[in-house]
Amino acid sequence: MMIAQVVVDLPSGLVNKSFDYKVPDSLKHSILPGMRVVVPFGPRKLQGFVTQIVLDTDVEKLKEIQEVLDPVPVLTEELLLLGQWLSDHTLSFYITVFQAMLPAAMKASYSKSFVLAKEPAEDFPLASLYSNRSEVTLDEVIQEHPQMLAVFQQQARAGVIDVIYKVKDQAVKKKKKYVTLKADMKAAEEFAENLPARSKKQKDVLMNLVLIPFQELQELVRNTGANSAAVAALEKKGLVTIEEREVYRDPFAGREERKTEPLELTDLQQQAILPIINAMEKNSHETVLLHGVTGSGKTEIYLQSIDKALQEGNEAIVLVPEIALTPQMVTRFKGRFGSKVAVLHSGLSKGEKYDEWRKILRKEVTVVVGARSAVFAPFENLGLIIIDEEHETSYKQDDNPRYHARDVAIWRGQHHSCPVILGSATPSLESYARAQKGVYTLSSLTKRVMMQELPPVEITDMRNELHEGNRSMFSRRLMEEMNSRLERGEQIVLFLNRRGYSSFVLCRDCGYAVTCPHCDISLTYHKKGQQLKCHYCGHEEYMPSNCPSCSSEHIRYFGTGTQKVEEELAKLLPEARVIRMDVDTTRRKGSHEKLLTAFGNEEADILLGTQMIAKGLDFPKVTLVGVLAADSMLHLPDFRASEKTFQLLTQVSGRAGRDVLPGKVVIQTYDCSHYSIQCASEHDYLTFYNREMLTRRSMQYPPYYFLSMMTVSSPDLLKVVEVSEKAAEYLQSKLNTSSIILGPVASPIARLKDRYRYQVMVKYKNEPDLRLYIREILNHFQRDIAQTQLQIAVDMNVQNVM
DNA sequence: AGCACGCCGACT
DNA sequence: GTCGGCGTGCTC
Repeated sequence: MMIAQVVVDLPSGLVNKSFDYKVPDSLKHSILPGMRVVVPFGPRKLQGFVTQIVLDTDVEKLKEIQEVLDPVPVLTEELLLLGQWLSDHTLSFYITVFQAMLPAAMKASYSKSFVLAKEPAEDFPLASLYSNRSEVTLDEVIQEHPQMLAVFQQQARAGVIDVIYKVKDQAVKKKKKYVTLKADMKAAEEFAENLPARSKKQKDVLMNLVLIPFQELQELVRNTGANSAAVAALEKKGLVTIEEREVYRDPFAGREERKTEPLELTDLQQQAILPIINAMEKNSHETVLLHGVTGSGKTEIYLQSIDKALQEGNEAIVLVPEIALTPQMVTRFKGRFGSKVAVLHSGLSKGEKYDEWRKILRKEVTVVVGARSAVFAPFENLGLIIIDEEHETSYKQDDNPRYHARDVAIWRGQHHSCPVILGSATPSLESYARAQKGVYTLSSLTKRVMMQELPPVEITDMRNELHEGNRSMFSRRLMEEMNSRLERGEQIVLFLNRRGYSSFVLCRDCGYAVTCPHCDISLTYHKKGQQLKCHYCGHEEYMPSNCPSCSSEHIRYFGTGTQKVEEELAKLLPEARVIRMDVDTTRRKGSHEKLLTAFGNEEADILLGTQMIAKGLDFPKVTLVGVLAADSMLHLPDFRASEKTFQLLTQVSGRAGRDVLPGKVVIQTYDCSHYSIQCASEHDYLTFYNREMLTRRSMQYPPYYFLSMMTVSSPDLLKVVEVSEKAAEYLQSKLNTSSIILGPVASPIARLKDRYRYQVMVKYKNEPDLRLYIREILNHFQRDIAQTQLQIAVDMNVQNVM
């Protein structure tokens, strides 16, 4: 007998295994591991993934696979294997991992409805609802007749109506209709002549088809001014055929990429690319850390490495941080590899992502450029994986499965015996340490390609400015520099790590700070609409005119956000044209691109923005970069704060003087002696690395120790405390004495979306069974997790301690 | 996640 | 004596 092992679509510890189903004869020849299926599960139907086909089972009462959803496996054998590893590694459910590997469109949606089971009796209480149909959906009942729900359930129990469950595949292929002229030209013309005068439209359509015998229906209708009924009439008469064809949604429609040729590599680049080429030629896995200063030509190395992989008949994946996945970036890859490139990023609609992904599955492309999840691209002959800006925290997913794209990339690199390139101007300490230990191969690019110098960086001490009576948010140096750029018609990038108008609202009389009612976080004032917003849960309220605590009128906002800077700029430099870029101005699809294009066309003098302008921007006229508050993230309760500050300052600085005009950077700070800021100003990665490694060692943090974290959360504070304490105690009893257990303590954000949060951190060097112990804890609290609002989030490799 | 099964309290 | 509350356990 043919048995399919299926992982069903329920993210629960209780069903985190495969279930056996009989494969009916009708599906015997089409079913394969890695396909999605619909299976009966209890009284319901669920989507599932076939993980294996076997011939035998111990299970007695087998049900049958109901339907196979895919013509070919959507998870390759490799991805099934990777899924197994990843779920063990991250302690996530198999189903969660599989779903993370596929475009969201392939996730099923479920519905339930009530159908008449037999001719209802005269006093059937739902007669009015079933008057002209035999099916009522549960959704409709809940939304329009909630009080009737009990009646439906009662009638179902009585057997008058049946409950049916449906699984809907959201992966819908877009189709378009095409019209072909069937008759030969002469016959068509003749026929057109003989049509009665009132069939003028049909005649027009025919004549048009004589000119262009194969057309998209929509276009034909547009060309002739006819409607589709006229075309349908011709089809009926046998003169034309109308057929539906599957088409890809094209997010880049109408965009022409100019073909670019490989550039001559500099000597430095030649050397840097060597280990990559060597690994490819030897057909062996190697992780190469490409450490190249900003503007050193890493991208050209990527392009030529990809080219090499393609020449050998292999495929390549390029990962780029979400915010750097700009049209500029995409153009560079499409320019070199044309239609062989698929692009996967969050700006695409579900359908567009699905289509891009299918191009990969069907082997219509050989290069994928995308954000984190593109690391799962279903290629089968991978020759190269590139992770650009490898230090970026966005490569770590911060909900389940909590995987790091770097780990997945290296797993796949080993599986395919191909190199993985980690590229960065500011490698993560983890990666650089591994390179130093010889686990990765280090490849360095120490000079910019055009031999421009890295821009000089000036640090201005904002405490001094204050002492000397400058109360504005711009130091005098920065003002001078800005003025000189404006005079010369050059451009300026201003960076501020905070959106909104100001960071918190405080009562001067009683010290009350307005916080979010759902999170332990102060609200940010947004001038537009006079609103206070929570940047964590989205809560909004109006700015109070009196202190909610003491009714004083002296309630004011403090701190600085992008909106406020924009307003200051308008006052101080009224002639300057400013573009502001933050989540608030780029929320609409395509607005990101529009603003950047405008800046590139020199429609503005100053680009003011948050994180999102820190990377990848390459505008030749930008000669000044100002960082308004360099230490704003330095004092966050995060052991990576120094590293993040250094990375950010270095990245931002790299935006200046990328072309012939020399650049300059001004960093404003209240803490100018801090090594992150000092080293960034001197473009000195290595000194920073050595200094920070000392701290990490003495504080017992990564890369010297592994760091795992368990976050317990629930609306019930007592439950949170109880569970986290028990978990910590259990770990304490099991782990080595050399391992360090911190907590339980309240999380840095102690309440988020009405849930209290406690965390237990484990720092360890060697705990081979840690996953086992944590799994036991999860099992132990499984009932609470399933039945109450309790959640236990486990992160086996924490990036973000917040 | 849902749903059925099963054992206790308040009703016709 | 029955309807229905939700604690418990299972789904191939």
